[in-house]
Amino acid sequence: MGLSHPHPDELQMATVLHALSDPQRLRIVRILAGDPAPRRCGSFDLDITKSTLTHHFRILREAGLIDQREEGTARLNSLRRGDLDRRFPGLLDAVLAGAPGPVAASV
Amino acid sequence: MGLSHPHPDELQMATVLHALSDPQRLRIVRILAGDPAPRRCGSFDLDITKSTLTHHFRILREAGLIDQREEGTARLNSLRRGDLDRRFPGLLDAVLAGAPGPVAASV
DNA sequence: TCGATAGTACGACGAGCATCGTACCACAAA
DNA sequence: TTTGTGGTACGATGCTCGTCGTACTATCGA
Repeated sequence: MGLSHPHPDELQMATVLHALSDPQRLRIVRILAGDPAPRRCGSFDLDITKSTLTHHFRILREAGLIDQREEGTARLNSLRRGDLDRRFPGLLDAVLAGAPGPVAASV
Repeated sequence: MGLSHPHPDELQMATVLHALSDPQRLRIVRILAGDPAPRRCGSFDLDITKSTLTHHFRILREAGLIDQREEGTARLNSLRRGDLDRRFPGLLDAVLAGAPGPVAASV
């Protein structure tokens, strides 16, 4: 069975914001936004174990932020940009534009 | 001593998103955004106790979302719209524009 | 068939959170 | 001075979260 993804109309602002409020997940979303090509879960360089990765990807998927498609033994992740932009216009852009750290990001 | 507020340059995206990811706090922010006049903590009609309210206001203040100014026995809250907009352009607008619930918000 | 690779499932642990109740403080009005 | 009001402080409780390790499944390639 295909992983359950929330319908675009069911996305909750609070849930989306919560999914984005973790630094690791924020990083994942940034990476996905930086390159439109779907990515394998393992292709994100995040100093955490595989099980923790799986956990974060599930949170992102269940919040409606990413789409996970099974492809052989891998799982391809992509941002649900269209759905997000339709439901919460400007939100993703604002989050992605936000400086990753303290204002020193301009270094 | 005056309540400690984070400097505009120190606002963290993840912290701000976390502060906004609670339904009660989201409601508080919406109310503050709907009326520019500073509001007393007690003037929000949120079915929670006083101590819980205090807790939420502290989270919002420490994340840099609101400004709390002491005025006699009361505490006046206002949105730090300018600081937020400068640091994370478009974020607040996108969050406030977001439907409060499932898409039925268009009722 | 054997081994490597990609990822999940489950259980555990420590930390933090949302909530409450009670006690308390500061100020204002009677 | 007494009473009421607006809010904090502190402790408790139950839940969720982020993280890990180990065990497992499924697929692909040699």
